[in-house]
Amino acid sequence: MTERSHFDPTASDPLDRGAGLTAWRQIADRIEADIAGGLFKPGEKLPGEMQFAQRFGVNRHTVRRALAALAARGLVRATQGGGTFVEAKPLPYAIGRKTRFSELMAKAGREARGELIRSTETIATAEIAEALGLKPDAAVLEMVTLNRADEVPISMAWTWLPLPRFSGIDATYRKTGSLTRAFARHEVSDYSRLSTRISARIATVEEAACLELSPGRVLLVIDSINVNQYGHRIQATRSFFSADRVDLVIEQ
Amino acid sequence: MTERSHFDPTASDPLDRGAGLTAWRQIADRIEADIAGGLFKPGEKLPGEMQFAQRFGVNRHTVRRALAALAARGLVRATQGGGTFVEAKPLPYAIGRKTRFSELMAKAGREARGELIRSTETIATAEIAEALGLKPDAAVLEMVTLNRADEVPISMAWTWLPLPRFSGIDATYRKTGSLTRAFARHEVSDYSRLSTRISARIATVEEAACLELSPGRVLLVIDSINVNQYGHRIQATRSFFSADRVDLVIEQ
DNA sequence: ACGGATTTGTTCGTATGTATA
DNA sequence: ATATACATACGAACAAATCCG
Repeated sequence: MTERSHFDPTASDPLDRGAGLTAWRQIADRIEADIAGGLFKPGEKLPGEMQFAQRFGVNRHTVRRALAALAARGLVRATQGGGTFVEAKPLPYAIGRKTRFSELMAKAGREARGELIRSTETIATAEIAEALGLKPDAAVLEMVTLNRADEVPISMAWTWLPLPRFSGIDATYRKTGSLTRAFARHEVSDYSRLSTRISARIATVEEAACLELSPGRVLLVIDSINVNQYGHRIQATRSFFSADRVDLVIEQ
Repeated sequence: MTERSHFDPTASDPLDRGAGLTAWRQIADRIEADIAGGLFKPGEKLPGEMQFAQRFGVNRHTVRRALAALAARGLVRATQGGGTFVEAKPLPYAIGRKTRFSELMAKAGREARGELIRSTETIATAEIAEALGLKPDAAVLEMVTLNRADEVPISMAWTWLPLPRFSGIDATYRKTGSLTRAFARHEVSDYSRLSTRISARIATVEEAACLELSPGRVLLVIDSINVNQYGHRIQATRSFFSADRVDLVIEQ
């Protein structure tokens, strides 16, 4: 264990040199253990690289290698000039028949806001048409949105809605910042999840930029189809969540 | 499009040199289009690197760069001495109250088999104890297993079971290759999912080796708690699926 | 609002051990 | 055995962003 008296972050804590493990790997493991053990708490600033270097008796580069490994796993996040911080625990995101982003965030004590990035009227692809139960080449409205909780980007979503049924809903969404409220103005009093499919992959540079992620991070991809109160398919969505910021909780 | 008569994989198919895109990027895009268009089917062996080089009029290294990009996205898989193969489409894996790995695979026309890699009697961590509703430091059996469908590794799982209730179930699992059958011999006639949590991250080298993945691929991580026919918690599990090989389908 | 101190990011160079061809 | 490549580790200096009095 890495027990130190009164938090001195520079107290000597030498590595096991000559063992099978490289120095940077041992350092990463020890810092991870300190985080897991609660010595460094989520949101907290870690000691500086020089302090770690002093503690473990290594060069600053070796500490940087270790911190880079932890950052690659989403455990910490470094900002130039600011410091290195322990990342917050992932937010539990419930996937149920009737989960609403805004309600979930409200329950977690966070403020939700949806931003319309782009909307275009287009022709449905074969996949989209099938998902919405439309004829091939039917007209659909494609909306790209970004959802934030307390200004932190949580998810990005591509949403397809049949036209002309939902013509103009993009303007309503832009005003209200919520799909639930936008639906309400288009005679959809209630809607629920018909199907859900989850996969995961590495974020592209564009996606990472949009979600304010460091490049190379993992995305959870959720494809879902929603139906209205009469069981008619009204919406197909593909959402992207940062796996570092969200855990999906299945309610069934 | 990349239309060629009668499959000649070396027929000249020059690139758009001098355009904004690099050569390897154009090659990657074309091979991807060929896969998407069905010219190269899942499981099929791609033409050799030299054949691609001849087709596009580039050096073999340029083709390798393109194939490496596709491999990094999980579209193809290169094996030394063997060739490069198109990866299979992800298998839909249903997450429901009572999903059984063996049944799912049988439904998909594949043969399932579970292999016990390691089992140890140990003390529950705080998390495991809470998940199983046990006192801290209670004794548990930890089993590490690998599930295959038609010999392809699909998932790896860490399973914790309370002791002494399930003492010896590891031996039964090793014999039967199925947790359902092993439970049956320990007076668990039925069990179902109490909670499910999904996250995703990059596979470690050990995990990648175990699942026969190329390093750096994405894992879906599923934490779940199972209860028996009386609602008692009998099992906590953390499963790892290759996101390239599996899509999770939520049944609710 | 300013400026210096702090902290991470980047790029040189050097040396060493290890695995590979 | 020799050569090559690669990862690891240390050192120094500077750039860039941030913090704080």
